[in-house]
Amino acid sequence: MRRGTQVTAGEQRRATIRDVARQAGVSTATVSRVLNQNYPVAESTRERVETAMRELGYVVNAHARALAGVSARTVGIIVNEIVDPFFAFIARGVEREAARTGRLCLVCCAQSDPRRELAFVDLLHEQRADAVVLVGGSVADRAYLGQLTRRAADLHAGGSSLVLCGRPSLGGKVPAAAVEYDNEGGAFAITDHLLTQGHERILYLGGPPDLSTTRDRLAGYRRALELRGVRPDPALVHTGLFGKSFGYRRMGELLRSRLEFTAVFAANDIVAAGAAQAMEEAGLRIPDDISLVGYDDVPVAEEMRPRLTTVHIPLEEMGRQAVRLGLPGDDADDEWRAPATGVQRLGTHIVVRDSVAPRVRRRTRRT
Amino acid sequence: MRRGTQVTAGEQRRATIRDVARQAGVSTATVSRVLNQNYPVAESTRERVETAMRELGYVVNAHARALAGVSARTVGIIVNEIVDPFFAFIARGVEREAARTGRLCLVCCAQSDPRRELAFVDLLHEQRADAVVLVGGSVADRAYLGQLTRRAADLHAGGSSLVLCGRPSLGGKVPAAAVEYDNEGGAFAITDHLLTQGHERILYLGGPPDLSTTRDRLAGYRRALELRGVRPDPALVHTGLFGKSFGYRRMGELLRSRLEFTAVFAANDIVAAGAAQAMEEAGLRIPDDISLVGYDDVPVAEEMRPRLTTVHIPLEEMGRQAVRLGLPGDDADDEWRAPATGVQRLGTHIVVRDSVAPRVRRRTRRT
DNA sequence: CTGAAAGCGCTAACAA
DNA sequence: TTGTTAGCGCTTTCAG
Repeated sequence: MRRGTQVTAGEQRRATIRDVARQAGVSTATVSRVLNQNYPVAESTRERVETAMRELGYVVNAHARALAGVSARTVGIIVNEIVDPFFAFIARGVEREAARTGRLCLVCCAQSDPRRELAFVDLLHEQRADAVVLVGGSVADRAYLGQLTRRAADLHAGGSSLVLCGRPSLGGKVPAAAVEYDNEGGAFAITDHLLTQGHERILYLGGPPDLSTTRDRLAGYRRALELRGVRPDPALVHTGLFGKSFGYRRMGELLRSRLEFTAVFAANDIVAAGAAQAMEEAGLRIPDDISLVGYDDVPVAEEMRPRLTTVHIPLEEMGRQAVRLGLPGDDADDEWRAPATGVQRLGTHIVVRDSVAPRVRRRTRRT
Repeated sequence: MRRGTQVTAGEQRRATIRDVARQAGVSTATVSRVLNQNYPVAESTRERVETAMRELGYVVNAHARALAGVSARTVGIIVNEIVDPFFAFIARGVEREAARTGRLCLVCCAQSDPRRELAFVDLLHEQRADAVVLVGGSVADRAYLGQLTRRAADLHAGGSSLVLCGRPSLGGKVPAAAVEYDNEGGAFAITDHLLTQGHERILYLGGPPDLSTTRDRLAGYRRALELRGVRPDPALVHTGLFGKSFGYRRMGELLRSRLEFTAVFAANDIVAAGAAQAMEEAGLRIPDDISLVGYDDVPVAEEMRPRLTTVHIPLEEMGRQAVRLGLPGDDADDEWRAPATGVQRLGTHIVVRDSVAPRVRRRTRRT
């Protein structure tokens, strides 16, 4: 602080509640009351105060307010990457629901780095966010999960809460809510869709192998295969990354290899877009030569030609639910503490478009 | 506050700096010093303090810190819609640059409502954000601009700053920085590209007519036309909205009308995607029957078939620059006040892909 | 290298 | 209906 230091010309100081009080000839308590509209204030007084505020260009200090005991009225959200539509749509749900309850949204991009993720949780805790929503699949690393569990407890102990969104709950003992979607079921359904069309050699492409998202999708894929009596071939599983360039590169390599398959289940729509490009460049037609499906149902699925058959996830709704779970009932009694540990599960469903055709023959290899 | 109220079981209280101080047997000043690492502290003392912090699960309170005089270390950003890639990429730049300087990002979605926009500026001012970045085109409404100007001054007076990103500066006297891009130039270039291919009847489609973004793009469009001696035909200008459904609907109507044109300049890539769908459904081939260009160069341009020729904007870089302009030099002398009024202008360039072909004949109308 | 103490701007009990 | 006042948790002089 520069208190007591001599001040050079042009030094600015924001008007405080005291300046307003003095100017209006009232006490700070009264100013506070007109600010919060939570206690009766005489009409004439209110007007004088409002005039004073306007004249002084007074803007209430949210930090002082938060410190004085009311909540900060913010919610935090941690995503991997804000330009990725999967996260963007969830973020939109979070932002909308936050705004609806008069809250601001602190957005952090962890760029798929678990350490950064944890660091952001801490930062949001420092900010005393009413809730922190952690979005996207998680790795099953013990140490990481332990760290996260500790933070969930800390947050909870402080009257805030951690909400997992699109990843498995931390278990019943951990005070963290979770919004899940039927990831395995969606993967099952779309794999079955492929099987129904006669495809048996289905390549699974993309997604970090250690991510819960990938594990669940693979589980659904395998269950569908087994249910139809098709033995899963490990050689057909090519996990790696999410992202267009991964899909493009790996698909290209695979097309140049001797691996045989008639359909591709891309880990998400973006990977599918990359794969489609590789197929196109290899002179393969979708779905005539090869069928392709994705996951997430983000806008690109509609733009691709052929339009992509994929699995729809209620992304925005997940974001909304996440903040609902994370926030103590606003209207309810103040003393009420949210369940903290509730788990919401939303459904998924496949969206059939134009990228799948019945298998007519083995894929013809080109070299 | 519930101070002095009798407390029921399970009441939680977060550890404060005083708890830590007591536990470590030091003063709060010392704890603060190990927290901020800005003053020498004996190794042994530091260790005791750190142990205490860990044992108590201490998490510093950002509000108290902000109130005590240090900056809140946040930057605010106001976009129309976070799932729109135009905004998402700018937001990413803002977030990255903010994170780089150890700041958190408060994201607000104004949903194209100027009133909401102003309200968010106020909210961010209350939060004492180090800078508030206002993204996207603006309407030329006097009252609105006046409001904004007042807020720019207020923000500036309080040591923060308003940065306009992707919209025209408020003028030299207003203390607000701006990051612009060569919007008119990009529109000029791509229109000229079309003209060069022999197109003269070029439909301009989409974008709110009163938005600066639209005005600039139209200006470039008209300038290109005039330079080539083609008289602009007002009947060819069909502004409206950004958004796929607008592009789809209006394009459909126009194709069913008697309006003649051989090329379409969509106000942005999303509108282009909608228009393309309408053309496709009308049995028109791009670019053989009709040429199409967009603006922004967001990922969908690469996904469309044919891939869309469009204008590239350095979106992420704009976001980065915006926070650089808005933040006082971090390393520089503390007393330094940023120019506040600087205007950055970034270049744009066209990206030629596959959606434009030379005009070979008048468009054949189908009914 | 460390401690005491004065705020930062606001809210809310309590008293009037 | 209004004023007085005691903090909220932290940083930073100033004095050892």
